[in-house]
Amino acid sequence: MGRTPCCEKLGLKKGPWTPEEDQKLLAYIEEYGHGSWRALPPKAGLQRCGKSCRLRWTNYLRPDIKRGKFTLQEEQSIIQLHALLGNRWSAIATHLPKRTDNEIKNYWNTHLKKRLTKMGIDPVTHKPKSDALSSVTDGQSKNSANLSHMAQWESARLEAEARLARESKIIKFNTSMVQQRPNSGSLAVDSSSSSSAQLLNKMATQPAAQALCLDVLRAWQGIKREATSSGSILGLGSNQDFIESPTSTLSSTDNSNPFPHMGFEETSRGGVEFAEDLNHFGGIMKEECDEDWKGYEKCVDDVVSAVDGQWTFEPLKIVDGQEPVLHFDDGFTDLLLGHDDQKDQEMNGGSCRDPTNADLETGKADEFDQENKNYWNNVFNLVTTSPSKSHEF
DNA sequence: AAAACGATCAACCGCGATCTA
DNA sequence: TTAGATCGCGGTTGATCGTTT
Repeated sequence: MGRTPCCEKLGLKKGPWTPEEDQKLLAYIEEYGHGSWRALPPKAGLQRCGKSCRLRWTNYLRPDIKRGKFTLQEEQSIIQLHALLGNRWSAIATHLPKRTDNEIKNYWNTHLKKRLTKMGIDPVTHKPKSDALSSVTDGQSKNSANLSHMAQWESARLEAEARLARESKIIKFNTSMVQQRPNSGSLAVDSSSSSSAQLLNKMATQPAAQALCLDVLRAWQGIKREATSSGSILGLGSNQDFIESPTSTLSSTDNSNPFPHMGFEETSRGGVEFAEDLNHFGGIMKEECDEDWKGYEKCVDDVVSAVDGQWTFEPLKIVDGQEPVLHFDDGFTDLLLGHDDQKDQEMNGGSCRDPTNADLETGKADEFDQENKNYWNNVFNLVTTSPSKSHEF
């Protein structure tokens, strides 16, 4: 059976959109919403297929789109998220507010990919092209392994998010048992995206959905447990060094546990165990729920602000009381984004290359090592502190 | 001045996933 | 359960603009 075309090709316009078409589409969506994209064009008086309308809206006309030059922070985020997620542009876009996946993809292909290549870093693997470099230190190998581990985990997280989004539609029956919380509209929900924060928003407006956190929490718990047993995660050293993760913000060591009905319990290890109690979830009463929303909302706000705040992490605490803050050191930034031509010259004699035997003898290879370490350190830094991670749950 | 070339990015295409009747 | 409809994603194309020769 052949696939039917997305629209009747005959008579439908293709190519660049005219201002008149934009206006028609905007006016229609503003008044009626997009609803079914397939049904939209004739209603809006457009000779376009629904797919084309959707693309035009999501990539260009949507009011919450930020256009123009990418900031340094955005560039850093894209590079580091790409190291973690690969070409999953929509996932990356959820971490960059107001940027579309298409825009990010284009920017990667036209700018960032070239810069990494020029640096001698494989833009696909984010590893130095020289095996000699990647095996210089055991630590780096471990880091690579850990990054791979994190990538797998992130994939699991995204799948869990997708499942949550699906299941959230199924749990409507629960809303008949648990009343909608007051002021549920206090957190804006952007239905066009599905970031963790937005998912939290959806959950926040749908109390019964909290039970659906279980999968994500279990996933996180598995990672946490593994890290605890091995004594480290991402090569960061001891448990104490390990940022107490998003779960730490929910920890019973903090009296403001925003998920009191999720049954977090402090373990003998000092970590956080999740006491799964489905009966408890199933029996949430309205009064209890309303009371708990205060803490829950705070957590959601924290996560949202962390995402919107471009990697600031202020609302989130870590175990030793220090606030985790991303430090993009200038050297790394310059190296990664190609803003330091002089360094390029020094490193590569005008063009990027792998260290030669002469470099090894003169110590220049050390510079390569250091830059590569910096690169990976920043990737790991992002991974361990990213507000987008399901740690936050 | 104009042809050639390269960079950019909006838009299209095809496919897999999901929804729905 | 299944087939068709729809959506969303990632890869690719092609028009346009700026720069170089």
